[in-house]
Amino acid sequence: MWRTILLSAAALALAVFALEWLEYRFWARTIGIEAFIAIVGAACIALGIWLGVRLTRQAPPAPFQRNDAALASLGITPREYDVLLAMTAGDGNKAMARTLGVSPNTVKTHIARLFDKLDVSSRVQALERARLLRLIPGTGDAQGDMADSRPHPDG
Amino acid sequence: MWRTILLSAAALALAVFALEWLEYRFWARTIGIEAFIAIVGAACIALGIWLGVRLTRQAPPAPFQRNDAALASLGITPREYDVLLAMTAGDGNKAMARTLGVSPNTVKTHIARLFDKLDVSSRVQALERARLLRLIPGTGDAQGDMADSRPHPDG
DNA sequence: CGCCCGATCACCCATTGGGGTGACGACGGG
DNA sequence: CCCGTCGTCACCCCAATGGGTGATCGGGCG
Repeated sequence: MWRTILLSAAALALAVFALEWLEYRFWARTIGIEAFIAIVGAACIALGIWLGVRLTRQAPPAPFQRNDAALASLGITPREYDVLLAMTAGDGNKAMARTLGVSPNTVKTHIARLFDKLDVSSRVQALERARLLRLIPGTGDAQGDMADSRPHPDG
Repeated sequence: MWRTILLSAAALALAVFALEWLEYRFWARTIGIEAFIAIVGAACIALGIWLGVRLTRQAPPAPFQRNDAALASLGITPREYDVLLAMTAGDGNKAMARTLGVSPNTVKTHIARLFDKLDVSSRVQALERARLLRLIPGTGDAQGDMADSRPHPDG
């Protein structure tokens, strides 16, 4: 960001020297000093727009940053957080246990603790609350032709 | 958007006339023509940056618009959609039945049909897919001090 | 009119999920 | 050293869920 600003300053200085190179006096006499300044102004405005666009398009695709404060505030342990992430896949306890390399009973225990700490009583509620607290990323970014990939053969 | 561009053109024209008003000749003789042009260029760059920033920040607050195409493509009926929305609350079938004013068995049937049409096998997966297809709004917009509202009295 | 479809409800059944309790090894701080 | 915490696992219990089948009723359409 600041790099871009410094770049703009450098570009401005360059433009001043470019004036000499362009022999502005010649152009000023040929097309008039006002027109010359107007052209310079237009060029600078274009440069500014480019800079402005460049400066503002950085944050939008925020890659999601976890709310560690809430995580600590709720006393959610790292392992419980792993289970929470695994829960987002919508799989059953058995599948989660396999992916985490533990017993289904352990997964159940972690989920029970999560429910207690998140103050909920179902997986859906837990995920909703976790998303609300920015513990896990929100879904639904990629889209497109998927809607047509299953033209509903049944009723 | 185009309004802004037209505004910029008007601003440029105004600037040209402003040159006269500023008696650029006086300033040009006082501080040198290069410096004067540089100042004008800087002002124009600032204007351009402002324009660029203004041009690029408009869309973000998209209030979510339902993907009726996908809805129809999957053959999801209005009632089934109601059930889908009720499912987002994370309540059980009994509670959903109460809010929808039908029998729990009916809710079960609708959910089974939804699972079939969405090609999933659990509530979490159904909601994830529904969000992916923009059938229901994504959660997690409002946030703030909620993270501190439960300073984890337990372990 | 007869048919199909959406909506509603009922029933059965096996699996899963939620809730509770107990236990054990490891690790770190008082 | 002892205690608390974390991670792991086991067991029980019961309600909820997922899956399947069948039935009724009303409305739209050929």
